[in-house]
Amino acid sequence: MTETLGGHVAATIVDVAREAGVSKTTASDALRGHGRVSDATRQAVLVAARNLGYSINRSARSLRTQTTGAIGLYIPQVLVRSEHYMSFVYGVVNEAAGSDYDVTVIVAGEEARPNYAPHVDGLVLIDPVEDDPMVERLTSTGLPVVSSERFPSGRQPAGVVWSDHGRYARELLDHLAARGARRPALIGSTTVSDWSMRIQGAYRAWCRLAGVEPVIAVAPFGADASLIQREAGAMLAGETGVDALIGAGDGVAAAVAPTLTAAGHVIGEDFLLASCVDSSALQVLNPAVTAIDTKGGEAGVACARMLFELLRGDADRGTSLELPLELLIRESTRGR
Amino acid sequence: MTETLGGHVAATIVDVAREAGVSKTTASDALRGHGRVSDATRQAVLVAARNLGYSINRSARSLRTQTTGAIGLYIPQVLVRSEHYMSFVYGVVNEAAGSDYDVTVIVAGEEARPNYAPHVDGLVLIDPVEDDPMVERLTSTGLPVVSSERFPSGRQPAGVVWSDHGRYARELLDHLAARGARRPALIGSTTVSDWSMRIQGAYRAWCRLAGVEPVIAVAPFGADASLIQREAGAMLAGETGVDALIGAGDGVAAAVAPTLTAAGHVIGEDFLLASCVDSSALQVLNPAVTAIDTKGGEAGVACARMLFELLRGDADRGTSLELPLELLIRESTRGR
DNA sequence: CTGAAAGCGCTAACAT
DNA sequence: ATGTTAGCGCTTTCAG
Repeated sequence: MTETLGGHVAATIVDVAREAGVSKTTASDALRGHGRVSDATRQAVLVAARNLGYSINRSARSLRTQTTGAIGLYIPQVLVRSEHYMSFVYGVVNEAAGSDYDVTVIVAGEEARPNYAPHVDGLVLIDPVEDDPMVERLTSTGLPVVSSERFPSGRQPAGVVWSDHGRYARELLDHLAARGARRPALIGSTTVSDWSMRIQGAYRAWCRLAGVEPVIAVAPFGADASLIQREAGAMLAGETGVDALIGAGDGVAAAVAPTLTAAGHVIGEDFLLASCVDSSALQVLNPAVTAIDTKGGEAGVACARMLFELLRGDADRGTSLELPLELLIRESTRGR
Repeated sequence: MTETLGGHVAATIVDVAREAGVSKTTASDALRGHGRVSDATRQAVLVAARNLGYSINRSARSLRTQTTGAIGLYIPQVLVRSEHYMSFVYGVVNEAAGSDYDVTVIVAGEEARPNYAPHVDGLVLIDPVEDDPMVERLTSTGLPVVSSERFPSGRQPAGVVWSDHGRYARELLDHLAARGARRPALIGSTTVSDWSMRIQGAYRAWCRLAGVEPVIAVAPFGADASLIQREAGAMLAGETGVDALIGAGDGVAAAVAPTLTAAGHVIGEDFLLASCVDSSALQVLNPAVTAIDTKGGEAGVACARMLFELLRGDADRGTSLELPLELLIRESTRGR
């Protein structure tokens, strides 16, 4: 029995064993549901544990088994403003709770710690970015890694949950064309992630096929509205005939909408507007903005689940899973 | 030396001690900067550790010291969509990294786990809500708790970081009145948190002083836009003379703006609109919406810092800290 | 089916 | 200023 900060004492497995009249080995086996013990003794142990309010000392288990009971979730700082990622975090944490794992959040600043090694059994990386030193550090720990979206470098982590963003970008462009747009522009992300690269690639390819000159501006993911507005303004001033705009990041469409209106456009009629990432703000804009639902929560769940399969040995290294997305058509691309 | 998943071996403190030609106690003391050891030996140990790529086995330390090196951060699920909380998470994690602590995220679903006891040294609770069973569970662990915002029940956790939301709501109402509003309405939150209670309290008190009848509707924090629109519509249909609206939650203003415009109002002129929580969406709405900056990141930093002070014994139980906010005036309350 | 004993890596108490 | 020893609570041999 050990004193806790609460002043009461925490029962150890020895206490449970004594209460149940068995050895601590048997108590341990019973608690973990090993087949070794008879049903009768297992029940006795379980009852004893409940009576004593026993809960396992994870440090002791960790030391013995060389596991931690936690997974790490790396979130690049740039993502603070995106609902996609907040939902992703929830997905991961919920799924982990179901498997009795804790989730430790890792953010970029931690690279400052000299030789920081996260105290976890595996890692989930969100949207790994080329040349992120923290991604480098984390992948070189040797821990199994599952990433949401592929590595732009093409490197293969133990598991990948990815979506075909290029395909949905094409679908969105086709939709714009069907609604009358002749010359869609793109405001991409400066971030070199698989996501941003594929969207830009799909956009250029679509333009080539459609025989139109691509019009691209870029802004950092999560950039201030004022910066986005400046980039968009410069882009539109330098081109003629642009009649639709796709924003890659989820803040772009909201940021440029007032600029477009101020320029005399009627969004959804003479000018179409859409986003490659949905957010609740886009639903309530007037007009509501067409967007690709990137399913943050589902992606988080899928990543965590895959990591647990890898940890249990139920999945092989190199596994990958495609998560389908959905194009949500709203008024901003109604057309005339 | 222990095999890691990476295939290479991890050095233990014994390896470091052997390499440096000292006992493992001395190695341990040197590594932790205890005054026991001479400068010369400390250097030798540090060099040995670096050479071997030593990093401490936290499970072993945990077992020995009865500490975990992690703090828990409880996030009620209802908050997914709010930037305030995402920033808060960042604040906590960054501050924790600086003190070499990990952050374990706890979400509501975990109460399903039979007798879940988080494996942490202390807890940060975001906006504790009356009757949340998880808050109950967590506060009864006996671990030191710091909450962002006070408990609505009046209970005193070990530490509190709070803001005077009532005062800023009053300031906002005075501002609306100065800009010509005669009858401001409130769309509050159904959540029984200190934050929502104080805003509603301040609103009612202000109305009493101003001699106007309060007009209140409520919606759950983070509710769908459609629900908010319905509530707002019903409220405005049932009252006459309402010429301003304050939304408590950060999604309210964006949700009702189109409804108001559709009803023939010109926001910022004949009808003023404001929010008690800022978000980037409100900045880019047209017109931009006046809001109270709730300083999520700073609150997170302050909570984590206070928790570490409590853990070190540098602060007393019952400490509290007021975090000042800021009213950001934008075009939606320009007035005629 | 169950028990006894060893030991994971670390730090604290007690030596010197 | 440093070393020796014990032991945190658990799981895993190895013996019955």
